[in-house]
Amino acid sequence: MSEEARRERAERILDAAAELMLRHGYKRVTMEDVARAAGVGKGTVYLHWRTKEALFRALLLRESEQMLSGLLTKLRQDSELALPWRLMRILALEVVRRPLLRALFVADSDALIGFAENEAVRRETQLELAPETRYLELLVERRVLRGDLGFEEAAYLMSVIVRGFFLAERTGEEFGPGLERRADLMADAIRLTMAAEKALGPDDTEALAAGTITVFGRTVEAVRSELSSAYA
Amino acid sequence: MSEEARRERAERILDAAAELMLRHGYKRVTMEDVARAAGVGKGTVYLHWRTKEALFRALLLRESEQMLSGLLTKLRQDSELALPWRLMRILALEVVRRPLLRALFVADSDALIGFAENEAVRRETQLELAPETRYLELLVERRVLRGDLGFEEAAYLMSVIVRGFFLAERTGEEFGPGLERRADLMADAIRLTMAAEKALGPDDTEALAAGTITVFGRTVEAVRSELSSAYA
DNA sequence: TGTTGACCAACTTTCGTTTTTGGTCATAAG
DNA sequence: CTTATGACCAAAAACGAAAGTTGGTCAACA
Repeated sequence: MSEEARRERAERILDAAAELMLRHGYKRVTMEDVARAAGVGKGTVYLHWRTKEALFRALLLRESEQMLSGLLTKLRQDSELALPWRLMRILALEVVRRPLLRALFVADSDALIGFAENEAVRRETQLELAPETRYLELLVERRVLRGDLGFEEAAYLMSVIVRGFFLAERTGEEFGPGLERRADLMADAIRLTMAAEKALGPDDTEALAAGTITVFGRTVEAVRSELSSAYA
Repeated sequence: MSEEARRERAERILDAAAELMLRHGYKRVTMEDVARAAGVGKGTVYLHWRTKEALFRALLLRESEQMLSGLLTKLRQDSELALPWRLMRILALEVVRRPLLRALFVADSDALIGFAENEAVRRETQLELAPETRYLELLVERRVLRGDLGFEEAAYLMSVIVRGFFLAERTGEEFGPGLERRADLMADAIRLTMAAEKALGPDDTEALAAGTITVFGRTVEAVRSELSSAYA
C-alpha cells in the first residue's frame, strides 16, 4: 500500500474517532466502533496505533497540530502577535473553539472521561510539550516583561491568569461578557500585570517574533513527528 | 440546661467534628464518631443539627465567621485594606491558612469528599453568601476601578484572577515563589488590571472602608445568625 | 425536661458472576 | 509474498445479590 493511501486511511480513522469521541466520550467508544465507522477491520486500526490510548492521543495531537500551525501562520504575518497578551488571547480563543482541545483544557466535558483523567496523559498532551517554558524565557530575555519579575514569578502570574480564564470557561456562558470580550479582558490582564513599562521597538518585536516562531515551530515539529509514526 | 451550657456543648461537638474531618474526611466520619469524640450521645448531636450535612456546614460557617471577624477587625484598623488588591490578598492568605476553608476553596483536599462535591452546598457555603456582588458594586460606585470596566466585566476579571490563584494553590508548593509572594503577585495582578488611574483620596478611602465594613458586616451577621440556631 | 442508645430503612460495600472490550494472530484475500 | 481481517482470549468492566454501615428517630430512662 502506498504511503499516501496509508496516510489517508489513518486520517479517516482519526476522523471517525473524533466524531465518536465528541458524541459519546472516550470511555463509551470501542475500538470496534471506530473501525466500523472508518470502514476498516479492527486489526487495521492496530496497524496504525498500538493501543486505544495512542489512537486518541494522536487525535488530540492532530488537533493541536492544526491549531499551532494556524497560530504560526498568523504569527508570521504579524509579528506583534508574539507579544504574550496577543498570543495568549488568540491561543485561548483557538483552544476554546475546538471542542476536543476545549475539553482537554477546560476539563469539563464528558468527552475525555477515562482518558484525560489520567494526569500523565493530560500533562503530556497539553501543549506543555515544551513551548511554555521556552517562550517565557524568551519574554524575560527580550525584556518584554516588567523588569522586577523573575522567570518563576512571570511563570506563576501567567499560569494564574491563563488558567483562571480556562477555569472560568468551565461554567460556560453564565458570565456577562461574551467569549471575545472575555478573551480581551484576559489579554488586558496579562498586559497590564506583566508588560514592561515601555513598549518594544520594531526591531525587538521582530526578534521576539522570530524567537517565538522558533519555539512554537519546534513544538509543532515534535507533534508532527509523533503523528507521522501512525502514517508510515 | 442553660443557654451557655448548650452553646458550649455545640462548640465541643463542632471541635470534635473539625478534628475528625481533617483527619479522616467527611465521608469516613460517622455521626457516632462525632458524638463519641464529643462525649455525648448520638441523639444529642441531633438536638443541635437536623442532619449530618447541617453539622458540617455549621463547621465551615464557624470557620468563615472567625475569618471574617478577623478581617473586619483589621479593616477597622486600616481603611486601606478595603482596596480590592489589599482585601483579596489578606482574604486569600487567611483562607489558605485555615485547613477547612482551604479545602473548600481549593477543592483539593480529601477532607470534603462527599460533602463539597455537592455543588449546592459549596456555592452556598463559600462566602458567596452575599458579599462578593455587593462589594464589587461598591468598588464600581466609588470609582475605585478603571472607568471602562462595567460591573460584569469587573466581576469577571476578579473571578479570573482570584480563582486562578486558588487553582494554582491546588498544586501546592511546586511553584517557585513562596505563599506570601504568590499572594503579593495576585494582589498586584488585581491592582494593575483593575485599579483606576488615580488613587483614592483619604476621604474616599474612608467611605469605601465604611461601605466594605457594612457589606462584610452583614455577611458575618448572617453567618452568625445561622450558627446561633444550633446553640439556642 | 433533657439525654440516650437500640432500632430501622436506606444507602454503600463486597464479592462472585456475566458481559464487554482491548489487543493478538492464524487465516484469507490480493 | 504482503496486507487486511475478524474470531478469539485474557483482562477488565458491568451487574446484582447479599452483607454490612450509617443517618436519623423515638421509646425508655434519668
